[in-house]
Amino acid sequence: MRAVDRGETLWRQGQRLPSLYILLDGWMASTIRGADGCDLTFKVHLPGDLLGLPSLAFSAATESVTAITGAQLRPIPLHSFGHLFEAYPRIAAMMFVVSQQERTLLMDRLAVSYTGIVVQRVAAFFHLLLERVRRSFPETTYAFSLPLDRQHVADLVGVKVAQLAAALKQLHADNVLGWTGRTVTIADEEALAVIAQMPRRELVQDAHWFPTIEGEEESSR
Amino acid sequence: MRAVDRGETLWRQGQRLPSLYILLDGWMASTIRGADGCDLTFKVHLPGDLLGLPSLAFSAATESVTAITGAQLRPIPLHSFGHLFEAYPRIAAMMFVVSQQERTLLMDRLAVSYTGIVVQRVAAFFHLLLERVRRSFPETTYAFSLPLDRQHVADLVGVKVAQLAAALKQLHADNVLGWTGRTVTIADEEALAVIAQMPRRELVQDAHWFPTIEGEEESSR
DNA sequence: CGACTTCTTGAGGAGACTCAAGGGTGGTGG
DNA sequence: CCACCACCCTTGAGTCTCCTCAAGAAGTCG
Repeated sequence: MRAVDRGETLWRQGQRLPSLYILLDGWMASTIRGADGCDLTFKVHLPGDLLGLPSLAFSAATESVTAITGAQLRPIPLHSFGHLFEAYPRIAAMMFVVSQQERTLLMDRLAVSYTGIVVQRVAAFFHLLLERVRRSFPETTYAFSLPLDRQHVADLVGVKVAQLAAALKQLHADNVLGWTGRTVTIADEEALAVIAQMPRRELVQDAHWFPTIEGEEESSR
Repeated sequence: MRAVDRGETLWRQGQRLPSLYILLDGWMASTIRGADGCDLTFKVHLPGDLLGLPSLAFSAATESVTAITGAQLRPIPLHSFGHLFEAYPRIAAMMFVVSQQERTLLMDRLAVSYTGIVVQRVAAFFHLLLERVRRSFPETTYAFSLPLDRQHVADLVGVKVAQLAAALKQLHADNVLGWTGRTVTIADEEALAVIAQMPRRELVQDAHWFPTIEGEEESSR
């Protein structure tokens, strides 16, 4: 169990990653160093997220992770992650599937960034964010507190702050969503989904090809 | 073992994916339906690639896969993929790591698409492509045959064909690379890397936390 | 050799970026 | 409690890049 303060960096791009972390509470952000040398916010992490997976494939961390709010984390040593593949193949397969979801999400983001108008991209961001916030904070209905500033969101969407302001203004004028101070209010969720034009994808949580529970018990014996 | 002709579609976005495939020979391309309804080429697959992983996480395929050239594939039934997690945890862990590489690659592509100029993005594309072509065709040195047309590459880079032509013209004028007909010639690999500004990342193929061979033998017994 | 596809190139216009100034908002100290 | 200050957000004008469209050139196939 490890606590980090607002603004604190958990690890920095290029460092050797000591372990994985599960984010238990708070908001964190991954940033990567862009070609121009500036850090750009790339992904926000919500409670329940597993941090550090992309860096597994490299000898140095691919991203920096900093706390947007105060946060609590539980470290997952790499060897116990490795043990998981041995002892719990079913869980390993589920994690594999989740990482494919993440990959598909990135593909969709890339596709939107190629074809999309700014308003659509902003709408897509809030559409996906709302989904994730609801998963991490199930009591969320139509409004939630967003601890990010405009620069963060502009980076995440891939536009400049000025464009973001214009897009937010339009979305507010069309009564789709509002974002004042730290509070995001979804006024018309249907309209948001329509503007976002995200492909509807039905997740598979438990596939027929997963190793059986029996196999799991057998190999962990 | 399955053979597909040039232009043939192996599976289409939205279908239920019958199995995974290993591409043994030929070039294939993944396309996803953009927000405007047009398909956009998203990734090229070279011999040795495993096709269909992203669709594992969803009940319908997330992408269409078509043959750019004639191609040969070996189907991998899903149940044997599941069996792999049970019987060969070490291999499963390696596949997990490879999928994290793929994810990181997408993150880099996204970052470039946010910050990059057209010439840089084109250079980055050819830089990464050269790396992959060399892995699939080890005899490749400074030139290779590229069966894609400009529209494919423009989609992959995320620009319009006109911009691509301009960028290629500049790269040719600066003696960095040439692409006439179906032949790509790398004139100055150093310069290409400099223009591309891709972060140098050192891959990990065999991490200390992987399940041991012993464990693998034990659980497959 | 001719018809077709694919690629290149140019001009015009829309959208995005830069920069700078004005207005809120929150926090701090008197 | 109020005033001040600092930071963040918004907004606008000017510039530039990128996109759209269309026509000409080059290459490909029958």
